[in-house]
Amino acid sequence: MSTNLIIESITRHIRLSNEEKEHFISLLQPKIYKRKDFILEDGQVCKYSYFVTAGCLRGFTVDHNGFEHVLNFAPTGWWIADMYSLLTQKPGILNIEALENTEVLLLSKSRQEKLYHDIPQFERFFRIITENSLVSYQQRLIDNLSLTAEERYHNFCRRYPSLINTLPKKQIAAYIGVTPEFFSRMQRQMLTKGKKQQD
Amino acid sequence: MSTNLIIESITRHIRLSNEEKEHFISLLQPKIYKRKDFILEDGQVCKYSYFVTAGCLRGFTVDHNGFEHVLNFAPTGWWIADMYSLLTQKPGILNIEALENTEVLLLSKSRQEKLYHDIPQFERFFRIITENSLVSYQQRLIDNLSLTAEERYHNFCRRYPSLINTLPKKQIAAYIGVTPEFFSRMQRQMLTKGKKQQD
DNA sequence: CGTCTATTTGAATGTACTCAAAAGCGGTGG
DNA sequence: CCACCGCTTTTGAGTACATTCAAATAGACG
Repeated sequence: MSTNLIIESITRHIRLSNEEKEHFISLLQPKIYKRKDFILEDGQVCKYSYFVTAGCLRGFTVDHNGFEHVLNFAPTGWWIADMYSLLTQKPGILNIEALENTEVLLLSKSRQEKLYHDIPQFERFFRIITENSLVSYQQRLIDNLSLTAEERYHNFCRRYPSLINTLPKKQIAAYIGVTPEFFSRMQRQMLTKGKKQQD
Repeated sequence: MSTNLIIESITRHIRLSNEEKEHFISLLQPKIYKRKDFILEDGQVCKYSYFVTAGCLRGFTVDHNGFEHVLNFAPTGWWIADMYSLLTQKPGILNIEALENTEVLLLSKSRQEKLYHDIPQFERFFRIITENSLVSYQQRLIDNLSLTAEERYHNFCRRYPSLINTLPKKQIAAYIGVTPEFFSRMQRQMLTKGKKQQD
């Protein structure tokens, strides 16, 4: 069953009866995207929270020079959405794209709200994961203000260990905030610096 | 009564009876800090959420070169805490300092949890403000990856209009992520560019 | 195989930084 | 009230990290 993962990740934070689990599952819609499919585009209103059960998505923006900046990756077991758009129901600035063939579970905003009403424990669950998410964006912001590109790369590796060798380097560069050219030179330097670990 | 502001800011999001309001108020401890006092220091465990009723605080980190980076300001009507430390109850990396004489209301972690239990509406309230906070840190991260220092300064002005003329420029520089020297040159340039607004 | 994209390399450039020093500003005590 | 002190802000000159643009190479996919 493809819903094991999501249930497991929820019950790490809150306790649910079997009926509650089933009710929750009944609100989800499974969906499959192919590599390079767009789950959400810049300017659209985000109507779902997405939970990745297999594959990988990325959330990114495009700046006024046409450069992409990666806000987050969502490998298996992660949630993703354009939070701004989802909360306000206004057009967002985030693009969400499949980096490979990816299976997701969709939870619509209206069903999520219904869920808060039906099973108040979910209010707590989403509060907790939002809190954790907040902390990591705060930390990433501090890192972008304090650390060198190389140190930010190491943080990327700690955060997304499964992606280090699967992701195009261009995407990693767009996440840590450097150009692909600079990222390439940086990696060469890291090798010659005696640190022969490829993370 | 110094609690009008906090009640008003809460009831913008959730509905409370008078008894609930009073119960909530009873959990708060007022406290006064003087300019330059530290509310929280790097390495301590954060035990409270702080709501500013007058004055202004700032949350900042110090990097391994001794440079300060401002995560957030908390003028009147804003909450502040070291979320990482508050959630995990481990030593944090944030310093919180009073930029002027400041009055705050303290809500201890244990009382906050009790509050979730006593008045589940507060679970919702803190979920909502955490969501909003998340969105703005995401946006700020994107801005740091996409925008010039000048554009980031304009965003600072939109976010903290009340602080533009009261805050030492050094603090603004540490928020937008440039050196005080560069910020000074930047402002001179902005004037000569014909944009004579001082925001 | 050929095409398209990703990655690497090179050379020149620029934005923001470092270090040093001067100028401004505010508060405190004599 | 003025003088001094400490801190902030500005200015100058040299520097470095990361970028831009261009081109070559390598990989992936149909």
